[in-house]
Amino acid sequence: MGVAAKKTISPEEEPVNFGVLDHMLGYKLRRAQLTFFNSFSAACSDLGISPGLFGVLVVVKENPGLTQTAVAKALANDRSAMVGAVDKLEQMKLIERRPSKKDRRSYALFMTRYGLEFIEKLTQRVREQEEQLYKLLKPGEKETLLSILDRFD
Amino acid sequence: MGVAAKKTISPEEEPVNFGVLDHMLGYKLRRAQLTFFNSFSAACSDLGISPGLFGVLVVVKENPGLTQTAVAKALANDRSAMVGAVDKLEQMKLIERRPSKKDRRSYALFMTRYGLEFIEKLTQRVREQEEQLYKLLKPGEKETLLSILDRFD
DNA sequence: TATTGTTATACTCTATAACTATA
DNA sequence: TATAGTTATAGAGTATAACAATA
Repeated sequence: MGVAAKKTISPEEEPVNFGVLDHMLGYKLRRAQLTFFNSFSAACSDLGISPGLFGVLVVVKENPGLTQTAVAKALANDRSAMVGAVDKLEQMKLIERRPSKKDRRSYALFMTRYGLEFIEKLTQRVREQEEQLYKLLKPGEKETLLSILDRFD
Repeated sequence: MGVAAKKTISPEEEPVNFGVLDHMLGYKLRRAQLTFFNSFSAACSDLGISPGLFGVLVVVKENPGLTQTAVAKALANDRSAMVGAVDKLEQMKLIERRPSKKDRRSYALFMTRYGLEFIEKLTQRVREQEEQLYKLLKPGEKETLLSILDRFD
């Protein structure tokens, strides 16, 4: 993944007028999210972990024994997308599929011991990466932002 | 595009613990942006306009005569992605490529007369769609959000 | 040499439909 | 009948590299 694009204006270029985009939350959210996505990738892509895979790891760690479909629902993904994600995390020896005892159609997902160590270090890296971006915020703004964004969920 | 997924918990399901995700701006931005994206699509996909194409239209309208590369840079897209976008908008008779007089390598982009009418109605629809989501905000929160998000750009 | 538009390519993400085995 | 996991598939979106024309 490349470096986050800035809309800084070189001295010789005309400034660009963004019109209604400057007042549209949808557009601004997309730009900000891109910055966070690029920052995450720069920090974690060498480990083979994308933002989406990180979400799966966290949910499985916090909720041992959840089914694939339950994880997908929690993360607003489709069931079908979970297959590849769980395959990959299982190949990386981070999580395990165990046959559910209650329902033979489904698997229960668990972290491996190695997975627990891995996510500990990974979370630390993710935290440090986000801290860099939080430097752009004043005290309390992060909490303000989180509480507002939660309402759009 | 489907309907935005909610993480509302049905009575019979165990609540899911999101761990560190609950305090990560990157994750919350992605979820919120998904909500806006789905809302935009529900309102505008019948017109063949995606959020990305809307951005191109607005920038061309506000900055007549810009080159493809300049529009791409403004929107943090790659030049190569602009080709298809401009092709599509030109086929829809919304914008025009005119040979640049200063530089024979590049095109200058302009709205057509029809394009100007079109984007007027389109913007109205986009605005109404976002207003629905703004109902979740208290007075002043939209401006707060915009000013904070701008810093991550 | 560098840049514009372009093409080809590829990779990720996402969404849908259909199949199987279970419930 | 409905649901879980799976597969196949297709459409966006995005990124890179290379080429011809032009600067």
